[in-house]
Amino acid sequence: MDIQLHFKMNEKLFLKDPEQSELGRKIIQHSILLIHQNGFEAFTFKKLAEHIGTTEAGIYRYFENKHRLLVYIAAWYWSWLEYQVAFQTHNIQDPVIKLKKVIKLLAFSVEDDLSTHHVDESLLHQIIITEGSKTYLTRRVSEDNKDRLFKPYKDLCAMIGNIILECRPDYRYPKSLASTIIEMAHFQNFFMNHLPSLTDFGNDKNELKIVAFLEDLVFSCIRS
Amino acid sequence: MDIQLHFKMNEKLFLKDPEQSELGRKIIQHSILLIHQNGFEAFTFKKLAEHIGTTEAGIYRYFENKHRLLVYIAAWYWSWLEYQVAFQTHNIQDPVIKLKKVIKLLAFSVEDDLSTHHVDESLLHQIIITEGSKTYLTRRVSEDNKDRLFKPYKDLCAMIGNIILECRPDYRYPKSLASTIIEMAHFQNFFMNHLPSLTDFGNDKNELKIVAFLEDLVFSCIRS
DNA sequence: CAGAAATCGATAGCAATACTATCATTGTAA
DNA sequence: TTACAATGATAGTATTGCTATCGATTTCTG
Repeated sequence: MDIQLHFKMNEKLFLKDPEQSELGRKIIQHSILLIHQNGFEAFTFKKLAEHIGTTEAGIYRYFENKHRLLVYIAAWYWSWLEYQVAFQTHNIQDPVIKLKKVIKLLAFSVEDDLSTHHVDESLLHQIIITEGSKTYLTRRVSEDNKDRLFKPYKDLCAMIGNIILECRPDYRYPKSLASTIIEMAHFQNFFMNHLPSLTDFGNDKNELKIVAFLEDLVFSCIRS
Repeated sequence: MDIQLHFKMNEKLFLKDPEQSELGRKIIQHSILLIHQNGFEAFTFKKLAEHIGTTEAGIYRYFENKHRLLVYIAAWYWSWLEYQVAFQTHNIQDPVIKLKKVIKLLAFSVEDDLSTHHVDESLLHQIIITEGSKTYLTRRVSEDNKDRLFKPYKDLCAMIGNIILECRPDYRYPKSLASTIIEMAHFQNFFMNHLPSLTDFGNDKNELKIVAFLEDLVFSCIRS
């Protein structure tokens, strides 16, 4: 089977759809490499252009600015993750098992998914850990939100919230608990690797421990 | 009583101690105003200088760059908050009551504390909600961490972790739970106001609800 | 009180960043 | 074959981030 995954992205995210051309796909691919390598702060369209062998102006034909590009790849990631969750929890009846599966998908550095050509999901996962919240922690959140740029993130959160409700229909904070485990899957990972004293996993730096923590957290809330 | 609070800040945070001069204090004061007004992205030393009637070079005598200035005011905030926690939980025996107090201190927009002259804690609280995580979500975390720039944050986290352990000595994730409630006190607030569908408080936008959520979360974990 | 040092204001300048505009070229579809 | 979309090439501008220098003034010190 050689299936290509494709997510139809919100058109406000780009000026010209990067999935529709070779250059566009290269932009995405090398953005991920460069942002992963040097961080979003140091990332510029000029460096990206040189890296791909095109020009700065060429990149600007696809994306308004580097922030939009970050929002684009984040949105792509959340879409991909929602798909993973839907796929991996399909046909599972027990919502508790579903929720455990979700936590693992959130917390583990994924292996590169072959069905998506030019995107390295494992690098993307690490980018989202470090840069993900910068997509919405801006003065323009509300505007961007009106343009539905964060829809994939919100959809994933809603999906997880619903699984929580399946586990316990009268739980009062399904959405907040969902956004908490999404964010904490990433933050605890970041802390573990860079500010270990903020976690209890500093010694072994093992993602399994994060999963254990999140499971304990979620099921304590649900069962209390 | 007219007591002035003063926190001795890590010397790596600045080039010249801003607490020691009129200009320095103005820099802090107006940084807070400007970052609150336009966000950290749009904040520049040039604008700050114009705003307080000095020159760009004048600001650079105090702070290496705007990121360091942000780390400075964040460190100041965490020191102030740790002091608040210590003060407000002093003489309380019951760790459960202590922990509830902590959650309120984390989640509520504080009133301006008169004992600190040039710092408006309420603005600062809102800045930390939006910009706080940008202090460490950089390529330089580890370096900055070595310079102990995040010590106040880590101290607060350790303090809260210890209260959690007082509540339940065998709880396995005191530090991770502590960092979770710190971060979530802020993120849920941000989500509530800007991406409400990620929370369960979108309708009333009431900070009390965040407190209720966090209390439910923490004590579920501790008591399960 | 004199001299030294610190502080600040003023100005200049530079390299990098963020972005826009124009025009020629090439490949492709009507 | 014409038309047009996509790219490459080049230029240019305003802003940002940062460093350097030079007096003038204030403050400290002996």
